[in-house]
Parts: sequence; structure tokens; C-alpha cells
Amino acid sequence: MKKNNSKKKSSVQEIKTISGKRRLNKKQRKAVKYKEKDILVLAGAGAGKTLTIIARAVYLIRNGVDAKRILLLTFTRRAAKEMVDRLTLNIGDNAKKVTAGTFHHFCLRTMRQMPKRFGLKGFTVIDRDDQIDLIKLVRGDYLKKKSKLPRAAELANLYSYARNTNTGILKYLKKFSEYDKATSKHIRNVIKAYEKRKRNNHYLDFDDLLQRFGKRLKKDKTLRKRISRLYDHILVDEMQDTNPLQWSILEELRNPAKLYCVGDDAQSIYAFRGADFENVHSFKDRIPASAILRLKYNYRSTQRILDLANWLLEQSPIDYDKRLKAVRGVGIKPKLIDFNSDFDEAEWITQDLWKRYESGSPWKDHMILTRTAWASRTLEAFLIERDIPYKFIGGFSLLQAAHVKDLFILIRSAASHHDELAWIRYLTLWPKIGDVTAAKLISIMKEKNTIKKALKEIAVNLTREQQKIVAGPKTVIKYWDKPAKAIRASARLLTPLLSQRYDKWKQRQKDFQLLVKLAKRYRSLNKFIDTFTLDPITTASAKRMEDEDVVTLITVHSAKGTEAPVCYLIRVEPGMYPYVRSIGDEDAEEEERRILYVAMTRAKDELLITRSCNENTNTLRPGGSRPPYFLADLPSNLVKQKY
DNA sequence: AAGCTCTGCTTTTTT
DNA sequence: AGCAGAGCTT
Repeated sequence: MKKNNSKKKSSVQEIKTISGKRRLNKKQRKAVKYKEKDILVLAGAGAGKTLTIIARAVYLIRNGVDAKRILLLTFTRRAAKEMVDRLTLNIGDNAKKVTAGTFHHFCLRTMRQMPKRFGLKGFTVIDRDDQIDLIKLVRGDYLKKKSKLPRAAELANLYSYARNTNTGILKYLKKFSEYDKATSKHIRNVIKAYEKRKRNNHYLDFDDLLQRFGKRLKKDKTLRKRISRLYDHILVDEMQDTNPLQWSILEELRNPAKLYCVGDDAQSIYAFRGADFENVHSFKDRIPASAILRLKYNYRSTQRILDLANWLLEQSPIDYDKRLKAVRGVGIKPKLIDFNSDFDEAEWITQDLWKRYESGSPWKDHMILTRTAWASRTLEAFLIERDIPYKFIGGFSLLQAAHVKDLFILIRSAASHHDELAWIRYLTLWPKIGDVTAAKLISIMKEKNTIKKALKEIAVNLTREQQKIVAGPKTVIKYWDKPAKAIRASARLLTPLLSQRYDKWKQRQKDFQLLVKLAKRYRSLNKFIDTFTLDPITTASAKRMEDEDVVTLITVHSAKGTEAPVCYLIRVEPGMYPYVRSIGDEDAEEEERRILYVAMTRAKDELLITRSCNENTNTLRPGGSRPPYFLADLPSNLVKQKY
């Protein structure tokens, strides 16, 4: 198979990357070739976490491990895809045999393969928006009982957080929230009602994917054996972002397979999702026989950039024990540039981008990092106006656009007449039908055991003009195995309705053509729906292909694991770092520091920090006291400041 | 009683 | 841009 000159097994010295070959250093090689059972590789930003995880897989496969027996778990879909691409670069098509994906993806896949073993029959995966919609429905019932309740989105957050940390909801509320006892109980009741409704509809929300999987494996020893025996090696990326629920899944999977985890506690920025860097700190306590290896050298950035990042972490009360050392040399000092408004800021950035482009650097060498999707709106408008090609990553996805959701909901309603959420939304699209009528029709449909009978039954209850309502799902059913056709037909049917409902219709309609194009890749609508629920494609990234020469506009959270020669951090203002909503909560504020740290350490050669400190940002707190701000006491020698 | 429309308010991060 | 709630129309 693979030729080996020496008798020794092949060892990995070099790994191919998009930008060329990378030689592993001694420590990295040690990690990659680790023979004993479980290992945790702790590495600072840019120290080659991804590189070593790829190298590990390559090494294993070259030394005879069947690629099928490697499970590679990542945190985001993007990371999974990148890993597979990089693996392919090194070992070719064998890479496709590796099971790679997010925790959610892996759990869903396995449960779809053997639903009965997990106590499931047909089920629909619902995303966060659906979850909120369903909570809204039950929340409405409880609101009548005349006491206050948090909003649906807040309820979803509380519930999700409690589950991801394996905590009961009441216990969680007592510990981490300000709600009094009565409200807490009220909240619990709403959640119980939500769970019941969810069961009746055969829905699984994102957390169910993990929880159901983990629980079943724990209970059913035969099942645990069956699944855990499929893998010899489990590679886990971004270990610091795993939460207790995910850890419990790893516990079930990890024997006899060996664990190889990489992480960095200074980059833990998903606490809001229950991420717990105890999974990193307590690794050795949980698995006493394990090894921990630290990688110190930074291969990404130049030292001036790291000096600033190091300074930021040193300001923290937490000792991260992470002084990043650049291998690449001193480099250019980061720039800090002040503007009067976000308009001036956006204008300057677009000008700077053009200047760089015209002097020969491609668009794709530039990344713009934003704390929130919303905060980059001004800049986005400027990018469009000044004809700078860009893609947006993070924030809103294509599926979240109202009109796309409407179309999806039609397809889902055709999939099952028990899908309450889909039917409510679909029916209320039509004139003269509000939630009351919709609820009536849905209860009529519930009685029937096939969708065809259900459709017939509601047709009887509709006026002549309203017969079109049933035509929608009927058409979709007809084209079930031809997703592109089904979507085209649905779009045609909905257009008269939707064009009235939404302005800028022409722009929105383009998304439908995009969907048709995407749907062509799928053989049936089932797969299409699943994929889109779990991996929502963002509008901008769907429109542009991966390697196109475009500027990347990205939320810091999505940017983890990526890099670019030139990085702009925009709106680095008081109220943004730390973000206003985190102010007052010590842990949350500290997480904000790590977010800024992640942002800074994305830059390879140049880091440009921009901000506009106007009246708005200075009056964030009533009484005029200044909010905490990470760059408040920035030593002037660390950056080159401009006005 | 059900549906519709207008207005003002808020706007994190992701699977 | 989307949501909740008030008030208006059918």
C-alpha cells in the first residue's frame, strides 16, 4: 500500500496545508505519535491544534488504522468540513471514510441509522427558532394565569443551558438566576408543557439530539458496546468548548477507543451554551492514566500582535499561563484607529481594503471580525456600495429569512400532518386564517391517520377560494423524491402570497432560485430538511463558492480556528468588549475578554483595531459612570494609534 | 370573535 | 428586521 523504505513504521514529519507544507516540531510529533490511551493537547492560539489533529489522523491511517474506525468530533460544521478537506489533501479519498462532524451531527446520524434502539420512530429535528415558536405557544397558555414569565427566547436559553450542564431546571434557576420561587415553578411548568408538546409532535430539539443519545447509551449497555466498538480513535477538537452533556457522551464512547483531545482554555467562549472548561482542567482527574501535553510556540502571528494579546490576558484576574511566543519574528505593530462614527469607520475600512487590493493583495487575505452580526451592518452597507466582494459568516442564516422559512414550512407540512408548528405557520400565511382557525383545522387533521385523509378533511372545511391551501402540500407530496421540483413548485404557489407580505420581494425571490439549486444535490426532501436544520447555510456563503476571492466578514465566535493575513477588528468600543449584556456578571465579562483574545489572535501579519467613541458609547450606564472596557488602560507602546 | 394594522421597542455569541 | 401589544375592522 504505502511504501516504506525503513522497516520502521512511517512517522509524520510534514503535513500538507493549503498554503504549503508544514513541518511538525518535536512536541507536536510527540503528541501525534502518542501510543498510550488518552491524551489532551493544550495549545495556545495558533500553536497548531488543527495541524496536530490532522497529523494524528494521517499518522494513524498511514500506520494501518482503518479510516472508518476514526471518529472526529468538532464543534462547528465549518470546522468539520475544513478537517476533512485538509485530510483529503494529505491522504486522498481515504479521508472521506473518517466519521467527521459535530457532536449533534454524529448523534443524529447514529440515531437515524438505528432509530428503534433509541426509542424513536419518525421524528423531526427542530431548530432554535422552531423551539422558540413552540415555547411561545405553550407560554401563551400559562400567561393567562396572570403571573409574569420571561420571554420565549429567554425560556429557551434557560432550558437549554440547564440541559447542557446536566442540571435540573429548578436547581439551575435557583443557582444562576434571580427568579423567585413562584416564578421558577411557573417556568418549570411551562417547560414541562413544552416537553409534552414536543413529544406529541415527535420533535427533537438540538439538545435532545445529545441528551437522548447520551442517556440511551448509558442505560443500554449492549447499545453502548455496539456503538463504542465502531471506533478505535476519537479525536476531539476545541475541547474547551464541550459542555458536560457532551462530556458524558464522550465517557460512553471512549472505551475501548482512545481519546485524543485538543483545546485551549484561553479560547473558551461558549459558556452561554454550557461549555465548561473543567472538561479541560479536570481531564487528568477524570482520566488519571491520561497524558497532558502543552504546545507553546505560535506559528500564526508575528510577535507584535501576540504582545497585545498577551497583555490582554495578563489584565485578567485568572492566570491563563499563556504567553504566546512567535516563531515568525517581530512583525508589524497592531494599529488602533479612532473615528467619530461607525460611518467614518466603515468608510475608512472600505478605502483601506481597496488600497490593499489595488496594490496586489487579494480580497481573501482580509478578514473583518465583529462581536455581533448586528454591529457590522453599517460596514456591510459600505462593502456593498463600494463593490467589495465579501461573504458573511455567522449571524443570520438563509433558513432564518422569513420567506425561506415559509417555503420550508410548506414542505414540512407536507411531510407530516402532525407537525403542528409547520401547519400553524403555513395556514396562517393565508388570508383570513389566524391562530384560532389554524388550531381548529389542526385538531381536525389530528384525528386522521394518513396525511391524504387529513388533507381531504380540511378541504371540506375550507371555502372555495381557500382550496389552494391544500394544493400546496399535495404538490410537494407528488414531488417528494424530486426536491428541486418540489421547491420550484412551492415557490410558485407561495409567490402571490409572499410578495404581498414582504417588501423588497425581488431580492427575496432570488433566494428561492438558490434553494432550488441547492436542492438538486439531494435525492429526497427528507435528507434536505435534516441537513438544513442542522447546518443552516448562510445567505452570503451559499451564494459564493469557497475559494472565491472575497473578503470575509465574520463574527468572532465563528472565526475561531480561522486566520487571515490582515484582520480588522471593528467597533472595539466600550459596551462592545465586554459586551453590554455581560456587564455585571463576572464570568460573562471574563468570557468577553477571551472573545477579544480570540479575535486578536486570528491575525497573521497585520491587526487593525478600529472604533468610534461617540456619545452613545459613553453614556451606556445611567449616571454616567464608565462601563468596563478592555482597552481602557492600553499601554501606548503596544499599538500605533491614529485618529 | 377573529383577523389585521399600526406603533414603538429591542437588537449576542451557536448546535 | 422582527416582535408584542393596542386598537381597529370585518
